[in-house]
Amino acid sequence: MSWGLVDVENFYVSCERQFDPSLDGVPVLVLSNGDHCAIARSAEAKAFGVKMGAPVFKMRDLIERHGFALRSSNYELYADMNRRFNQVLAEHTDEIEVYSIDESWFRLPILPDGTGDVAVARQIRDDIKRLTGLPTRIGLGPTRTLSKVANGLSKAGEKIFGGVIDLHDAELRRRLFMNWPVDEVWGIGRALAERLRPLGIRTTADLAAMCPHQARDVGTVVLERLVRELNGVGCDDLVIEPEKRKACAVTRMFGEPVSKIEDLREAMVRRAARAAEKIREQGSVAARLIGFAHGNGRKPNAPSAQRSCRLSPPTNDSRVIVRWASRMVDSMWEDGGVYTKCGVMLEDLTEQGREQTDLFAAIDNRGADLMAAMDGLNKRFGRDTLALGSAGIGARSFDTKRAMKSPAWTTRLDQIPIAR
DNA sequence: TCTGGGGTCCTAGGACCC
DNA sequence: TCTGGGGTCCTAGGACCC
Repeated sequence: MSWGLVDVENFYVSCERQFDPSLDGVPVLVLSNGDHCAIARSAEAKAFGVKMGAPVFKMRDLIERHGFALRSSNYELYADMNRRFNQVLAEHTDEIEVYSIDESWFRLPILPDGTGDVAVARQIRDDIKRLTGLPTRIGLGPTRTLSKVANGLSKAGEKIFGGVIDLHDAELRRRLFMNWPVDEVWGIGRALAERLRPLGIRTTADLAAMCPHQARDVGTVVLERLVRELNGVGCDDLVIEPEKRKACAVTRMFGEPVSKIEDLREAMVRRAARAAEKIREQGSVAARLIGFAHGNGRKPNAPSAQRSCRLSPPTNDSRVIVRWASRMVDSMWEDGGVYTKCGVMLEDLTEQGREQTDLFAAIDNRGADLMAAMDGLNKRFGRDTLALGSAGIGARSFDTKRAMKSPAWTTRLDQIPIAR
């Protein structure tokens, strides 16, 4: 079987454009939580040199002068569009691994001549465009890594290759890899690229030519596998049924900086409650809670603290988790500190019912019905219909700002677009 | 004035065991 | 003056990804 990777061009921007034609042809940015940074850019915006993660406040002039359109991120919409394009993909193959919000791996049979099925890949691309409106690119190859590289190359050579590249041919790989920078390869970040440079490894061809054992010395077993994969030796399998998450984080910047302990506590409690809710969704309990709060790290003397504790027996009860998170606030708080962000992480997740018990404390399931009732109400009537008292009520100044969010066009009856 | 959020995997080193 | 050998488990931190 051949590996394939399909990814959507500028996914968030493309989603926004499906329902708002005024965004066509103008530079568009989709912003991070709190509307601080650009996390997706249209081709027009990239042409102006806007980098991934660029802070909005540094681009005010540019945005104004060239009529940029800005949108807050709308994950409800993006998740639904993700579901839609995977549904189209599923009409062509059963072997699909949903890898991220904008890309999926899949497998297709190899043709008798040993190449990937470019014709089917083109058909997938056309169908996704026709049925969801989303523009995609596809890479094919004998290994996961090669299909990923193929995908990256097809982005760069869109005009030549028509959005699909097949890297089964070793000669084609040799030619393309000579001019493909090593840091473009999936798995080579800044640190590894830095370590490879003194060894004279600058292109993907150089990396592919590396001895796997040396690769392990320079990096870890991950780099060794990467080198093998570049040479067509598969070191990875398709994961159709994803495992449950092993950790769950809820961390956010504040809309307005916080300088009162009650506010920090309330923010912390909200995040802790949300994290507990998230792990209940996947039927897990957590054995470890981490909480942190800090100010602007770019300023001297900004407060910064982190605490962790074990939850024994493991739990997903909001009341327990919130109580610990609140206790952490007391021990972290610095008088006079200005805080800009806080969050919690639940780790060591295990399936509820299979958790390690505590010799001295019985597992108390009395809260389970209560939590289920709470989740049920919030699911039916909207988030925060029912919340813990310590989480406070209503919107607060420190809540994340999302001033430019588009409607949930595809998932809320009261927000569907009207055509005339 | 202002710089996101949420994951995974791997390794080294410490603590502990017999 | 001299102090083994071989394990496991846990944690923190680094690196990477989207």
